[in-house]
Amino acid sequence: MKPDLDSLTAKWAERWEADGIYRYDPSAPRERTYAIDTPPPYASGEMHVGTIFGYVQADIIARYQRMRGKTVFYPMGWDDNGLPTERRTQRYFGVVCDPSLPYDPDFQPSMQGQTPVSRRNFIELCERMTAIDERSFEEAFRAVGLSVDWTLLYTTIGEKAQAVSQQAFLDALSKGDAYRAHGPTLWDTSFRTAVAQAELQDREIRGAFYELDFDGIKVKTTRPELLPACVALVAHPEDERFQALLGTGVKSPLGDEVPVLAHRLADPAKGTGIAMVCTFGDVTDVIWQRELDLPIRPILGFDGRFLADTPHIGGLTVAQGRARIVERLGLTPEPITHAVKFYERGERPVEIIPTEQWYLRNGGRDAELREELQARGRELIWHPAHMRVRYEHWVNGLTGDWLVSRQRFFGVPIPIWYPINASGFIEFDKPILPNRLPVDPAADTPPGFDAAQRGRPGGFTGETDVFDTWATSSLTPSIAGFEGTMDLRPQGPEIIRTWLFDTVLRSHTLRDELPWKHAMINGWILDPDRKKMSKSVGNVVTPLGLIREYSPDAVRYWSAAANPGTDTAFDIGQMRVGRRLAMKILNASRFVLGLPSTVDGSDEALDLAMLAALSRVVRQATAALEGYDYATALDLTERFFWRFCDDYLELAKARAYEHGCPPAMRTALSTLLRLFAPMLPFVTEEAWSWWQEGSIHLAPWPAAGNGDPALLDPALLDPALLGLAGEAIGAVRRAKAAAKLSMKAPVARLAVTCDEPSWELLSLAANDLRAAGAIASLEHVPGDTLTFDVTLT
RNA sequence: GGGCGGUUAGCUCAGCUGGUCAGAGCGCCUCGUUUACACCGAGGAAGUCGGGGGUUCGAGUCCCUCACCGCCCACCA
Repeated sequence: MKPDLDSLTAKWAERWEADGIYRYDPSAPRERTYAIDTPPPYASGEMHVGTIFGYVQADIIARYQRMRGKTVFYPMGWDDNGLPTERRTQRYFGVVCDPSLPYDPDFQPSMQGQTPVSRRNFIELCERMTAIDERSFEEAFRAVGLSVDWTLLYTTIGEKAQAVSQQAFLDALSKGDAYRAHGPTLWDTSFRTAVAQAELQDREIRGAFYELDFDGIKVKTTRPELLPACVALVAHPEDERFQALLGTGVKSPLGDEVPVLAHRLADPAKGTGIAMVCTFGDVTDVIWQRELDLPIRPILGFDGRFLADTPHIGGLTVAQGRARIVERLGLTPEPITHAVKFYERGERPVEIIPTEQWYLRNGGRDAELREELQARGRELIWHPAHMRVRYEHWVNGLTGDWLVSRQRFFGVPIPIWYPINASGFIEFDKPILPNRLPVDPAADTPPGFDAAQRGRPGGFTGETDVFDTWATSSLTPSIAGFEGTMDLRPQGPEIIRTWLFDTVLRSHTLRDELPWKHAMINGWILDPDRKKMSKSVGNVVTPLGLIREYSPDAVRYWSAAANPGTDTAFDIGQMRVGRRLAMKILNASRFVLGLPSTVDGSDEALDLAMLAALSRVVRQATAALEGYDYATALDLTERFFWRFCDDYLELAKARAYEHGCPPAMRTALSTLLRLFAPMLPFVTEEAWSWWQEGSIHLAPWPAAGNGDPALLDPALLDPALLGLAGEAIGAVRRAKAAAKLSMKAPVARLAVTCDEPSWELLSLAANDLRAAGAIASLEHVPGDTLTFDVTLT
């Protein structure tokens, strides 16, 4: 029988699931538990290879810890709540949510167009959508051998997540960490929802400067359409050019009287040195409005159109309004390219619109909390360590509290109702809290009321906003169901400011503890040509395609070769190498196990030297894994494994055929398989199953003192013998290759020049060496420099 | 504008606290069907360690500086 890599995958994935070998044991004490806060991916569309990359790295740690005797809390979750799901649902089913419509229990999507549906219908379609996507993600994760305990599966839109999220919000509310406020809000006009600072990204777009004339004062702006919202001009207090104007008023080009004021943030070097303040054009306007106590003149509506009563441009879009103002004032565009803030999933720049929203305190306006969070960041152990600075910069750069309310549908509802007083006014400052969770205030009735009182004087109204998706996913430890500080958070670098920071924040404010001890940040996947991953590599670049073509162990090998934080090129070549290694492991195992195991098979010096060298590898690889340095562990193991095959097995082969397999050879095989097991779980399990009971993934990690007596004493014998004998056989091979002879060609004489101790050492393996090299005569030439002189016949 | 990481053989990358660190694999070339392995084995060629300064007896390894690549952050009138 020939080992067949491709039939292993399904076989072992099914067996592991059936045997439940990755089940978490909740009865184990904390010190024998290792808990991982797995990133719940957005299971939307086709999985990216980068996703597999990061998850495999976490899985290596999980498998290592399991072999160290820990029960591993290793859940999977699907982060399905939120805007991406809504967008996919709209496109896939051809619908759009209209909350004013009644629920239609028999609704069938037409799969095209934009059919308006009720909120409840829309949510049901979102749930159907996520179910489809999540199946394909689970298939890919199983195929690549993630050792998650699938019984712990959760979703961020699920009942448990909703209850946890709502409870955390209510706790924050009672502590004063959550509050409702009216103020300038970052707003995406296409999705018509508020967004948070963490969801912004800069994009370079083409725009233009326009020069406006305020009573002869030239002011440059990229947004002339906001002129009707202009409430002041601002110059730097020490800018001599505008000293005389400060405190006076000027007329805007539209005829409004605005004051000229001083503020330190006005930069004399920008534009003409004096800026117009509009409510609101950008974040600086917000600061100026607040700090200079300026009036707010809102002109832009939620839909991105100017309010009907806005002079000159009422009802127009931003772009139309700009064109109208430019035309009316006869402005000349001066084209520029500039960075503008976008909602990361949006298509138009964010606007700033005054609204009522819910906030969570995050240290953005509270130096004390900020310092506490910095302390948490220092307490956390980062892999690699330099990733901590991203966290620190983010915390220091926070400009306001965390806006958590979203005017969307497929999210966790904010669990609040408001009473309506006898005059019909909503009393926002007297929220009604739920007495059970989860609730949907838009559909459920609050305690003490009946459904008929909804929207009536003396009755109630339900909050219709939902939470920002991070407000829920920042609670993954609790949603997954783990109490206390976990061990590891593996994740990508791009979500340190969101997921990692938010989780630290919630854990700190709600439970006064760090959510996990370690954070392992994976690197980026780069295209072979250093660009973003693209189609250039072909359609094989789906994880399942790669797994099928190269085997899961091969894909894992590629992932395992990059340590945390290290960017990695997408490299088919590495997967080929991984596949070859997997194959070699099977073949070497088959060879060792196929040797006769006669009674007189006993260890000789070479065998013990090999074991001594392996013992050192075990220690080094273990130390590396303890430091989350799995790539080094793999490298050490792989390096030794090739020496084991090329030198040791070749040297010991003839003797083993004749006298049987030396015990050390089997010990080494057992050890090597276990060292490889976290990275290459399929082939190691296959080879293990040929001669061992139980799963290798539950076998003890090789280390002195846990089952490998031969490894107890690393000084059993000088490991140098393996190196010496390896060099000797190498010299013989070189000579044969140079003479273009077969490796089987006989050697008349091998003369070894070396000192006396080396010769004594080498002599211990003389028989093996003669047999492996077909050497007739082995001789010693005294000397200090090790050289080999090969005489071929 | 600030910060973080990177720049080592054609390619992908190791090289920790300075002195066997100039390495591995892929690719390439040559040879070889040896009773584990042709989804193979053996051997070989190949680099002034991004540029320039400096510290040191000695620097890919420390310091300064410049360039380029990637990323993060920024109050981008």
